[in-house]
Amino acid sequence: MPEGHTIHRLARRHDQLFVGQRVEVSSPQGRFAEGAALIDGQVLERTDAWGKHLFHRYDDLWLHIHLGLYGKFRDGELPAPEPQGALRLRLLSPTHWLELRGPTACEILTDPERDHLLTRLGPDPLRKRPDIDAFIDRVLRSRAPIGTMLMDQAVIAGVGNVYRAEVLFRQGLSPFRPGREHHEAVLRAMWEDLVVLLRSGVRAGRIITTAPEDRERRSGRARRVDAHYVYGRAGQPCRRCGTEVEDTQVAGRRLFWCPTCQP
DNA sequence: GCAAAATGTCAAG
DNA sequence: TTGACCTTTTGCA
Repeated sequence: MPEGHTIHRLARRHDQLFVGQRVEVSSPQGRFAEGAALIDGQVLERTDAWGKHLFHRYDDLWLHIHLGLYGKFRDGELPAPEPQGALRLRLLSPTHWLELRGPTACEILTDPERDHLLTRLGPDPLRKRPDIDAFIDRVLRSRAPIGTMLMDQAVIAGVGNVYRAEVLFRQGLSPFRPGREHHEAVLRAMWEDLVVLLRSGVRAGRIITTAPEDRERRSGRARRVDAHYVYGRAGQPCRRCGTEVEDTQVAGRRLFWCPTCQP
């Protein structure tokens, strides 16, 4: 479930469990064997996250991980489970274990290599002092639809398909309007909303974008599906106005929106 | 048992 | 714009 909130949560988690610890690093699957050998036996000095990219610092090297669509971490207290299946990375501290499977990227980077990677990323609403103006300026100068720009990691880092659909709904914005046709204040409000949503995602460990009054409309058991306004709800009634939520394929991804609330 | 889908990205055409 | 890639889970036979 990797949008930016997942990655920042992992950075925090790995900090708590492993920073300051000497770790044993291996790649049971073998695909990361060479990289693992470079950091095996070193102390994890710190962790970092930018958008959907996760970093571990070991001496003068970075472990860089991008989960992609399928990547997943698991962790726990020793004893560690026997390696099973396609286990790209396994990390053991004196007290805890960590497993990584299915990432798009798991590699060792030098400082300049990491710097180069970061130049391709726009501001991340979850970082300390994000360059909001860079985001605003970029959107205001583009003919591209706002729904496309939100998915562009060079424009804003950390937003994925769920947050895109949900923030546009919450702000009452059509995904198809060109970036340059927005008022600056509207874009600032959207940024601020993303800060709130992403932070709450880090805290909760999942994406919840609906206001409490828009959830659990049925009496009885709470339903996880209530967590979203439009994402994954094609053909179902909009929670606000009852119009059928629509979806279409844009650049290979499903885009969801309410044609009434997002004219 | 197998196909399809999934919160992502990149390169080729 | 399309396909390839990383892996697991879900849904349907």
